[in-house]
Amino acid sequence: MNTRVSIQDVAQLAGVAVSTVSRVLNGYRDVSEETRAKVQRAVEQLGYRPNQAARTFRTGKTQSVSVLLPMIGTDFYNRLINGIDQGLAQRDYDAGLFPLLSPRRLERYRNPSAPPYNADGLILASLNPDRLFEGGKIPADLPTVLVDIAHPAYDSVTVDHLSGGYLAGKHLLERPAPTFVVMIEERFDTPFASGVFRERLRGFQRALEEGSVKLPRDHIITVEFSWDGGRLAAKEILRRLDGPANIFATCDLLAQGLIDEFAHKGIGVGGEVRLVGYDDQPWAEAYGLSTVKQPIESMGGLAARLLLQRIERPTAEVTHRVLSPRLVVRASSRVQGVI
Amino acid sequence: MNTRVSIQDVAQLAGVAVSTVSRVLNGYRDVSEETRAKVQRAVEQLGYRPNQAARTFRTGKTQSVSVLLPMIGTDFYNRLINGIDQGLAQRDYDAGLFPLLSPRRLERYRNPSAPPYNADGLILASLNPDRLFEGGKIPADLPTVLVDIAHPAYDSVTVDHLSGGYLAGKHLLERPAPTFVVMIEERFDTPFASGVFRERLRGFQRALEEGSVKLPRDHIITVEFSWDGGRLAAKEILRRLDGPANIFATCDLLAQGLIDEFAHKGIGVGGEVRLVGYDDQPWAEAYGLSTVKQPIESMGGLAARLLLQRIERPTAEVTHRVLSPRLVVRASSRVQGVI
DNA sequence: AACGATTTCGGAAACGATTTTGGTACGTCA
DNA sequence: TGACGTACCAAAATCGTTTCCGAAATCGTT
Repeated sequence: MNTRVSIQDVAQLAGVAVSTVSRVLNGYRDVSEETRAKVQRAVEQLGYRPNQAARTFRTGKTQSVSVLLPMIGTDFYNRLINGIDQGLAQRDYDAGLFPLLSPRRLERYRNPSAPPYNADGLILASLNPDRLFEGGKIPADLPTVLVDIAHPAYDSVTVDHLSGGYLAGKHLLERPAPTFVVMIEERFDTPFASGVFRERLRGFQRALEEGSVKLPRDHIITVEFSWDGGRLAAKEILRRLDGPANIFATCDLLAQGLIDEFAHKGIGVGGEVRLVGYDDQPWAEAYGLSTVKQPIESMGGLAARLLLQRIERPTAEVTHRVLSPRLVVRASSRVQGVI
Repeated sequence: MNTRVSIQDVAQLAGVAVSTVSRVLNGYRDVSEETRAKVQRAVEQLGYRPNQAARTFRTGKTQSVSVLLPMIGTDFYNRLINGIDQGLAQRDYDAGLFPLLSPRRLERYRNPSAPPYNADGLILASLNPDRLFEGGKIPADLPTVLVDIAHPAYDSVTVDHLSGGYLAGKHLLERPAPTFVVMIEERFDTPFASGVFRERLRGFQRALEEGSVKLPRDHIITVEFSWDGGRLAAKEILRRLDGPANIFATCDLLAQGLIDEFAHKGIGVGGEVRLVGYDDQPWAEAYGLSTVKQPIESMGGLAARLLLQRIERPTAEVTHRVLSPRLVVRASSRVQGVI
């Protein structure tokens, strides 16, 4: 049993005082290299590991933050978590992950004593506090940062989807053609309806308006968030026309479905049919998919740093950071004859 | 600030001793109804919430277990987690989720002081300790249960994939026809190569052997774990023959790709082509897909209960529980003329 | 009315770390 | 020489809770 050895034992073996061991453990100064080494040797010899519970009990700090998010496993959240991890690592903080995968979990997270709130801070990813909790009040009040969604009451880091959609619109406008947008059906009653897809559409529309191009209402095709949704959209578009087209898929997953279905019909995107996605998923480059790239890791990292700041100064003014996406032009939307 | 109010304050307001408050909080019986009510009123009035850190510091118990798993978001792990949650809820335990999504996280989890080991117990899902940790030794030694994988040194709950494959084989044998198996390519170097797919294949082969049916080596088609893998397999099979066929897809995801590709070629499964999947994913019923159903929730729940037992009696003998899958026959493999 | 048994409750120790306080020993510098 | 800074020690306070021990109150029985 490892947990039986305490700081006292280390002090005794090293022949120093408890306070000195504590100073060494926490990297304080006022300790000579010599005794530091002596203590460290004793630590290793005994296999001593500080009692985490005692530590957080005494200091009131857990050195961890909780991340509440709709799910894990998608490329977006993987990258976001990576960014958060990096942002926290600099100060030796850990991230606890709390995906809302079942109604039971959601219900438990409404309890102020639930595990997520047993941390120094909280990151809500893509989750709207107003929809998640009654009155928009987070059960336990602890430093909080929102990411991928904005709210006046909390710090937030988001991507400017308006400008993302705008970039896609401007780019597709380079060659006039019937234009389609493939949208995601966002259900309003779910806690994670952040509205990002509508933002992308709005930005796209703005670009078209500036070019005096009309986007008929029935050129906005709404489907499910899935590969199959993209496929269905492609079928729909093919039913409607058979010349050149410009297509904006509001996420890469849809774009993939579109590409696959087109390919199946013997139509390669990048010629007559130009396509722009959104996200820049890992496979996008291999597919030659033009897309709007979000700085997801940066978003996570920034959120983490913002949260650490707020933990230090809880009463500082609320800040909202908006990051800019970037258009990555690849084969799928290259205008003929232009490199 | 809520955290400032302690058990002392409650005791004072209620006019009792702290020990009495503690007894009320923990539901001990030697407290009169009267004082219990008095204390509870004080608790509510002050908005008191026990200091979790102090509690675990004193008791040495966190009332939580950690679940290490490859990922989250797939149907399998969602259901598994649900099962675990249910199994733990009975005794007011919580599950902390630790998906191995990045190499950085995996590396951190090799540290004995990492967050996952700050719990009363550990569940490893689909993860082989021998591959995950050097020497197969879990960094911190705490009560551990394996799920979806077996290991002589630890309690485990698994599904009998041999019998699952066998069931599929026996069923497909009912009508003789060229037979194919679509396999998953399991990479041996990854920590989560549990070998379940090879087990399923072996069971299937055993059934065929019993029926004296040969499964040529080149009728085992190995693809990636993806929808597209299933599609490719379907193409391969169609290239090879064009009469009746029996197909065993070692997971439903592959089966879905197969169904879609066949449908695309105008071939409905269930007639000439009979198909059995594995998993019974949510959409399987709507697709009419015959499949081998794993008792995933039961597996999670049993693992949780086993872990709670081991926490209570750490030195009890190691047990291995094997659950039986069940064949669900639907349209995709129904023999013509038979209901 | 006296007694032991039971119920109910209070007092205080204990958990393991951090941090503070007050002090010693030693070297350095003016 | 005296003042000062560095490196350490010993002891004690502290965090909030649980738990052991024993005392007081209540009860039932004789």
